[in-house]
Amino acid sequence: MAKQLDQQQLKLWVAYLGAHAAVVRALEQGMDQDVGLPLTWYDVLVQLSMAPEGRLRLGDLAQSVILTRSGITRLLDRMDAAGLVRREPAPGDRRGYFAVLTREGQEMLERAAPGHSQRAWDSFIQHIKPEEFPTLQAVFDRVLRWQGSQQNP
Amino acid sequence: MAKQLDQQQLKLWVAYLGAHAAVVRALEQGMDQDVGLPLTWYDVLVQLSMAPEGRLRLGDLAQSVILTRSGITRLLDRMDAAGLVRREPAPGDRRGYFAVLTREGQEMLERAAPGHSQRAWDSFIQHIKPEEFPTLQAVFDRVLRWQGSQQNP
DNA sequence: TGTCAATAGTTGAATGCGCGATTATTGTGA
DNA sequence: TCACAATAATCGCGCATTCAACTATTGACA
Repeated sequence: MAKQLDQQQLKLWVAYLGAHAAVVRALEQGMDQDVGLPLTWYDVLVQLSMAPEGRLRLGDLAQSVILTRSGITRLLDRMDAAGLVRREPAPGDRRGYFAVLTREGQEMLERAAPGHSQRAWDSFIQHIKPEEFPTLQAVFDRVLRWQGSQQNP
Repeated sequence: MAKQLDQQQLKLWVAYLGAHAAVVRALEQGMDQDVGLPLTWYDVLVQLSMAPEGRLRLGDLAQSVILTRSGITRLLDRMDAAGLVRREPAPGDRRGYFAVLTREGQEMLERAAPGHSQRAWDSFIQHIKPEEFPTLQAVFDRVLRWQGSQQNP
């Protein structure tokens, strides 16, 4: 049960954390310099544009960008004030709202997306050889599946 | 030059970010429930214990835990108040300080480490097959090497 | 050796987030 | 159908972090 990490494992662990930190840092900086957008905002734009009917309940949106409900409330306040999203009352449930992209939000997304893809490529994807893709995908999938199964019972 | 991500790449990208978020969340929660320590504090303890002579200049420490100088200043204030670290004037440079573990800090580290290793194993390492290690290590190394080369002049 | 840019660390102001309590609404079991 | 638990979102508060400005000290060079 008690599992100590050996040298090889520890080394991989450190490289994994370091690589992620470096990648995210690069993405944040780039996004900011490119279109002056925080990465969190971009994530929201992406999630909304990918969602069925282009809208998400606030709670679902919070989950998909890894924020709490209170976090998403205030994030949307700011993005609303900036004109990128708006809240729509949810038909049939007067407690809740959908978040929806405004025209401006879509345009911002289109402006930001190419640079972001490019940076994702530069900072991470390009360093993976074609034959390495399946291995990585398999590992991350296993990690995610396990995490999902560990959730709240 | 302009590189759009294809389906396979995008899928891997999303899985990569998701897996990391899940892993870190698990580590944070576990550390908090286990010994009531924020992960940042644990990182500081580890870095100090691994450093040559068990001490680090504040600037170097900041770099190794990915914080700004001002961030490390206040973090050390808190950890000092909690009795886990202390500042020592740097001999030969009256501008600077070393951060050093106190006895209490070492004990806290020893108390926290086993659980942390266990959680790192549970949440990430155990999902990697022996034959997959070299691939992952190679990819992360390439990512890190490239990031390093992209640094400021 | 005197001046001035560079460096180490701290501080004030502002930002973004989480936690817990709160309000409004919906669902449920007796 | 009535009471009450569950759910959606917001709000007050506090914490941790960054940025920019500041102080103290060091190092470089004319």
